[in-house]
Amino acid sequence: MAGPRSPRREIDEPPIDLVSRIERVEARLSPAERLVAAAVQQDYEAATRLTIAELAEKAGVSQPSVTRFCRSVGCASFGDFKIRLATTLTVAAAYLKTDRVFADDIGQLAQSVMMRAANAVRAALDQLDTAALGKAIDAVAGSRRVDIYGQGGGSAAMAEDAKLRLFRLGLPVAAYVDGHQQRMSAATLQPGDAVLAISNSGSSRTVVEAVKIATSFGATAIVLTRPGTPLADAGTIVIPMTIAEDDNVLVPTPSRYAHMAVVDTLATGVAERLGARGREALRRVRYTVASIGIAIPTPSTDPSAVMQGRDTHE
Amino acid sequence: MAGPRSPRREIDEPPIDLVSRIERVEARLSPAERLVAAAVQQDYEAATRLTIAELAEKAGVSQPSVTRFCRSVGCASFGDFKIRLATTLTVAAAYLKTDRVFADDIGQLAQSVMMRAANAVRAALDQLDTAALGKAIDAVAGSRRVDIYGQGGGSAAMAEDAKLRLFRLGLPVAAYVDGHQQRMSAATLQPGDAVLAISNSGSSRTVVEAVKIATSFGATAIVLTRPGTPLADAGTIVIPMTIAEDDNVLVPTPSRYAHMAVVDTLATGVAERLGARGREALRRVRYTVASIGIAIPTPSTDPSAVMQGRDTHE
DNA sequence: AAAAATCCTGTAATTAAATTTCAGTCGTCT
DNA sequence: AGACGACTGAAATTTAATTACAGGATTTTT
Repeated sequence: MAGPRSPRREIDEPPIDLVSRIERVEARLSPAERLVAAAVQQDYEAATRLTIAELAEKAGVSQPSVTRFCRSVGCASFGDFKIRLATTLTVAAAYLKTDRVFADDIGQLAQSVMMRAANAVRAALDQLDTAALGKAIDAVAGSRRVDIYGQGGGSAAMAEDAKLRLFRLGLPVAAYVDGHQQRMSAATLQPGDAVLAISNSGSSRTVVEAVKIATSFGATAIVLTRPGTPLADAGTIVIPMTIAEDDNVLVPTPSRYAHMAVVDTLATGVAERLGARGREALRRVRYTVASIGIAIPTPSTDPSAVMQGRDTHE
Repeated sequence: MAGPRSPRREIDEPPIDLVSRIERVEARLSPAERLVAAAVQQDYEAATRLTIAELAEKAGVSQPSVTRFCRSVGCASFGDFKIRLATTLTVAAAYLKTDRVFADDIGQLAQSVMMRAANAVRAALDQLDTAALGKAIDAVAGSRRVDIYGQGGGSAAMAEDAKLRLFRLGLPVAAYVDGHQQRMSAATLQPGDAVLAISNSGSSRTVVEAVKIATSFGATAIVLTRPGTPLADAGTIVIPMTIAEDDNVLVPTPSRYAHMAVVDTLATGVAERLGARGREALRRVRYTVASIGIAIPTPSTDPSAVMQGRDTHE
């Protein structure tokens, strides 16, 4: 019961976070493999103790299908799958192991929301294309000017945050969350400039257009978005990131955490790439902030002491 | 080469921490088993990937001796041993917090950054004052108008994000990241209005002043900050949150993740409190966003279908 | 001091488990 | 309509792990 139209999935690299990996590739799995995924998801803990025959029976498929499933999620063998799953579960448990047991509704709510957030971060780490991120770091570190585009509920604030992160490194950076401004700014870019576009859906029309304009003027477009989307197609350097959204419209999207984590990594990478220059710029920013009246823990005439201050970041 | 005088070890209960268990029973092991223990201890990580034959060869003993070793340390089988060892190692790794930033490898860098992010979220959950958050939810849900204040690197973008979260629920909300605007807006507040102030340091002078102005006009001030700070003292409802900052100035502060998680919880709580009203407002926002041209998965004249769309959030 | 007892250890056999091979089937494209 | 391509499970094969068993060593007992 299948056809040849599906392009057949490629071999994935070993997963860091098996749980999020399973969720992410689920759509690409064959029917039998999806049954295995469902059986595993029903009780992850149990899956680490089952044999291949038991899991096959539970899923209602043949044993080879289980092996094939393991390969599809990036594991070398069934045994490898079990080890990785056990590791993932332990990590998840360690991160969200709160000693507290929440009796009240608020606590339950918080646990649910924050678990989603932590999962998004783990998912980001699992699927991070480090090669692409490396290129992005190089591009930003070597650019004359950086424009950041983001739009809508999920990405506008992340674009602003990204701006601040790079601004602190002394880079000439601007963030645009408005379509017109994005396009106008994009038209002024040149080769040697960089664009950072953030969008979970990858289908924000204005952002896609602005990116296309930017690349047409020779700028390097770094896009952080879902692969296979218009935005991903338009970018020069694509950092693919697939974060599942919740059907419940009342729940804030967890993709923001993933995007922020990637941007933080990018910013840290750029900071190290810039080396002394970035360090000096950051020192100056902190020193200036301190001098205009934000309280700092240890007022001092020695700028390096200001730099050491823990709370000067806001 | 053995004698009958050893009292013979009893069956141990399943170990929680295999590494310490091995050390503890080592003295009671037989010579061949001790060789296995040494081989395992030489590289725990590798032991989780080795087969019984490989481990036997590495230890210089027979395969049954490996099985016997596993039983001696409290595991049911070699497979059980491997799973437990992997689990133990992961727990150990999770508690070994990487303060060091690895410059050489992008993956290491990402892992470091994202671990910090996940830890911040966990820390937020650990110390969350659910009673205070509950009061904050009530205050926001019952307020006529909400002002959000945040300033500087850490909190400005979070304030913007918080604005979007509440805006989607149909609340009249505004965010101010500038000191003058904060004070000006605060002076127009009345009883029945609410303020949400976000600051990790709790010492941003303009935010503290604006909060004081707001409360003097009768508004309810919700502050998300470190306890014992000027801002915490100025607030009506204090949600205490202490997130340690990194000494390394090049690393973005993880407190943003914690604040965003708390705000998400707050927004979700408000959404539930508002019930149908919030739902309807959110539906309208989404519908409007869709109708002005953002691509949506399933274009439809039925508003509820739009609401179901997964990617309309940006 | 010699014999018995006990237990440790490895070889070999057995059993269990996982993977590969292969053929059938179904859907899609030409 | 025919052919190709992919998915699936049955069966075979290979690999891995456990059990059974016997040799050998050391200490205790006689």
